[in-house]
This record gives sequence, structure tokens and C-alpha cells, in this order.
Amino acid sequence: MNTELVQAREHFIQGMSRISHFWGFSKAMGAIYGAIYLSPAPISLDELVAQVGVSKGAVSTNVRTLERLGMIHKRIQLGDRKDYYIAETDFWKIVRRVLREREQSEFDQALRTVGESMVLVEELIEGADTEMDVETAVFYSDRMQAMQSFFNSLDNLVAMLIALEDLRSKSVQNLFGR
Amino acid sequence: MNTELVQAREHFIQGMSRISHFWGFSKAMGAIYGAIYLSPAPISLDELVAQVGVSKGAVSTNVRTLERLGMIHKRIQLGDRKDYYIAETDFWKIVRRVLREREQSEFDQALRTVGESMVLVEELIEGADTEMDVETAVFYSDRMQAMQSFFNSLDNLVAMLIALEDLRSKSVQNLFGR
DNA sequence: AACTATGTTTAGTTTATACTAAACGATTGG
DNA sequence: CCAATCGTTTAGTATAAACTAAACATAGTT
Repeated sequence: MNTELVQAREHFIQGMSRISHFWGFSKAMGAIYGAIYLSPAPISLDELVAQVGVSKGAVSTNVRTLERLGMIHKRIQLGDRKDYYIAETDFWKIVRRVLREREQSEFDQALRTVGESMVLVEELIEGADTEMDVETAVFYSDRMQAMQSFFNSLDNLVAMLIALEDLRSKSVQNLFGR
Repeated sequence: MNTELVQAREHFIQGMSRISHFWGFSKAMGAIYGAIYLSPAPISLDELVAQVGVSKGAVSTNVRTLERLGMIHKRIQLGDRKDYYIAETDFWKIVRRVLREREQSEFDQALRTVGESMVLVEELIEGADTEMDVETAVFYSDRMQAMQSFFNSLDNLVAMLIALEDLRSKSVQNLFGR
């Protein structure tokens, strides 16, 4: 293939690598997605190894993660033992999926911790012994409440955005100037 | 202070630590913010070292980052050489600030890389030699265009959210159920 | 001016993460 | 049934981030 075209691809892949890292994924994952995204035809694991320049094992695990996130899809061809991959090109779909994934895992868990702390403090307010403790406990309770409230709002906001995007993806209208 | 109250605080701080890590900041940073957030009075660096359990140096650098992000504020008291810190409690304000910060730094840069790759490819389409190269180059160009378009939309969306939040913070109305 | 209290910087260490190389397992073809 | 071709798993390694300990800088106090 044309050298300059390869250079352009590599530059793009490098950019994807950066973005991936920026969003908290591994660099290789972004690079691999970039390579798949720029492949005109379904691309095999070996070709990815060649294009991205990481080991087969790394490509294997990253590709699995990408598939779990719905960012790529596996295409098996009859009479061919290789797995081929194509890129999901609906980015909003990807965003939705990733947001859902992240909400479920760590985000909820963190929220729960805040809730637990709040319950701990509020239980304490009941059977408090000294006056000073009550004062501090009430302060704690208020602050924790405020934070939990914020996280709930954030949760609602994200849910709203996902819903909006669901509408958009059904091609009602493009609200965000694409 | 009451042991159970301390436990509740530590549980909360641990939660903040997780959230911080989840959002791509250091764990200590979240913990430190948590400690400041739960302090009824402005809190000094030494007290933070005691409560969070990391070294003075780490507290110092993390505190500086927190201040840069507008998550905490320094309060110097007359006749006291220590610096004291209080927490910013307007979380939406913090979100706006962090979003702006992130957009400027890495996000823009990544976008630029995609744009550059696209220009490279499009220049190539003009002076192309073989037929096959043109075909691939056009494919690349289309895909890169689609991705850049998406990032622009995302940018607009974030800008819109910031604008919405600016309105809300001026207490027009609370749109997100707080 | 020396000493003390305080925050910052730095050099080195720890730690978590992601990768490599290679063994492994499984499937297909000869 | 053996060999070849894949993808996966694993044990070890490299690397980047973040922390510690300690030196340092600064300013206030005696």
C-alpha cells in the first residue's frame, strides 16, 4: 500500500491511542479500534498484530474487551478458521453502552458507600452521648446528603442524555448539530 | 472524637477515594477532598496528613491540584502561618470547571490529530497514482470525517451542558431534580 | 542571626497496569 | 493421528503513576 496512506493511518491510530488512554482505557485498545475502524474489509487478529505492533496476546484480550463494549463485532467466515472484526460505527451507541457499563460497575458502588456512611452517621445521631458529637454528626449528615443528592442528579442527567440519544438514533432529529 | 463518627468519616473518605480513581484522578486526591469536605472548620495540611494517612508531600501536591480544579479554596488566617482549606460545595461548578479543563488539554489535542490524519489522506487523494489507493483513501477519508463529526457533536453537547448548568447555577430553576 | 514552623520540591521506591513471550488448547486438514 | 493454524491463557517483565522520606526554601519568632 501507498506509504503516505500508511503514514496517515498510523497517525490516526496514534490519535485513537491517545483518546483511549484519555478516557481511561489502555492505549493499545484505542489503537486496535482505530485499525479495525479504518479497515475497509473485516480484519483478522494477525493483521491487527501487524498493523498495531503489539503482541498477539494483547490483541486477543483487547479485542475481547472491545467486543464486550460493543465497539467492534466478530465476523466468522465459513471455511476460514480466523476471526474477523468490523468496527461499530454508531458512536452514540457506543457512548450509551460505555456509560451504562460504567454506571453499573464502579459508579453505583461508590454511591452505595456514600449512602452507607450517611446511614452510619444518622444512626449515631440517635444514640449520641456528648453535645459536640451531635453537632459534628449533623454536619456530616448534611454534607453527605448533599453529595448523594448531587450524584443522584448526575445519574438522572446521564439517563436523560441516554434517552435523548436513543431518540436521536431512531432518526427523529439530530439535536446536537451533527 | 467519637469512634463511630471517625469510622463513618473514614468510610466516606474511602468512598471518595474510589470515585476519584474512577474518574481518572489519584485516590489520595479524592480522599483529601473528602476530608476537607467533611471538616466543619477550615482544615490545615497537617490535619489532612493525620486524617488521610498519606505523606505531607503528597498532600501538598494533591491540594494544589484540587485548588487548581476549584474543588477547594485556601483560607489564610491572620497571625497563623498555616494554610487552611475549605471545600467547594457547588458540585456542578466543579463539574463545569473539570470539563473545561479536560477539553482544553487532551481532548482538543486528540481531535487535532484526527483532523491532521484526514488532511493527509485528502491531500493524497489529489495526487494519487494507482486506482486501489484512491479507493482506500476515500474510505479512510469518509471514516475519519465521520469520527471528527462525532467529536464535534460531543463537544457541542458538553458545551450545551455547561451552558445549561450556568443557567441553573444562577438559580433560574433546577432541571435535574435536585 | 539563629531557630522554628510550614509548605514545596526532588530523588528514590512502590505499586498497579498492560504488555511480551511462550505454553497451551482446540479445531481443521491431510 | 499427526501436523498446522488459530485464539487464549499465564508467568514474567516493563513502565508509568503516585507515593514516601528527606532535603530544601521561606518566613516569622526569639
